Amino acid sequence: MTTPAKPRSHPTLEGQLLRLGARIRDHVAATSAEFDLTPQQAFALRALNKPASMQTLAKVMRCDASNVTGIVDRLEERGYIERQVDPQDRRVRRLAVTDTGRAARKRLEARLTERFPGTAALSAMERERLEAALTRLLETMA
Amino acid sequence: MTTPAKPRSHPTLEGQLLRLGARIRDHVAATSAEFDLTPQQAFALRALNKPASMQTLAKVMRCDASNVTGIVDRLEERGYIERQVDPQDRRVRRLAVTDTGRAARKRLEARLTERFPGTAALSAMERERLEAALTRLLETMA
DNA sequence: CATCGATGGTTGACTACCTAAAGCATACTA
DNA sequence: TAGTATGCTTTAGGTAGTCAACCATCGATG
Repeated sequence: MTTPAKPRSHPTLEGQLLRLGARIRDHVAATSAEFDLTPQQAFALRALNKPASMQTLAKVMRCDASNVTGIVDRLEERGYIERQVDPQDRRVRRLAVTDTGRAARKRLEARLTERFPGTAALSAMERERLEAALTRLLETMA
Repeated sequence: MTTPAKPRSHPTLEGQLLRLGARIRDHVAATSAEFDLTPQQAFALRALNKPASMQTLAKVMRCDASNVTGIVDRLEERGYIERQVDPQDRRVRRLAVTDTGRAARKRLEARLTERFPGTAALSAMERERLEAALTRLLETMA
């Protein structure tokens, strides 16, 4: 075949961000797989840092509530989280991470940050600058 | 319900990058949807900037070749790309973007960059700094 | 040139996820 | 008490992910 066709790394800022996004996606997928989790399951487990309802979790995950049902089902089957009925409003399921879930969550979090590709190779100065720039960007993205 | 539980935006650099990744994912998904494309289809269309074989495309998309078959099928059904047999090696399918595909690809690319969330609000200086920092990061991630 | 191993691509089976629509239970309000 | 809204689940239909098996073609070797 001819030459490989990369997703066209434009020299533009946005092009870089899109490439970065793909890399991050890969990192998250690979790390989740280490824990036998899908990226969505990992995301949900991370998001349940504090207990939340299905609705809330759906909002955080930016997907439909009906979708969350299945993801939560699988996490529950593995014993990572529990569905509890909210006494205040019995329609609501309060999602709480179990002890095993908490342990997995912690290791997952560590893996995600410690093994993040590239960042370890940065100098203190470079990290600082990147962090500042990202803080600003995330601000404007809000 | 109690307070929403965000994916815990650690103040760490890696935490920021993970949050950014989620935002980028959303942007890509939303933009692809505007074109009635799934994110993967959009990714493939963008990647076919230059013609490529199934194998090559699979590598770029970091997924199995069997997976690419379906994605290419759907893009072909829409008339965005074409499968051509490579005369040098008749096992190989050369994937080429059609004229309509090229047009869609161009508009997609424009949408992805022009409407990238947040970047428009940055000052020239901020853009420059972010770009420099990202260039460095992408380098180390290689 | 006949065969054989390697390579490119597709297919099939299975799972996860995503949406939209319908359904069920519970809450709130008139 | 009736009526409406809300939280969650279910169903149906489609896309995408893996893995294993398969077919066609290539390239090398006897």
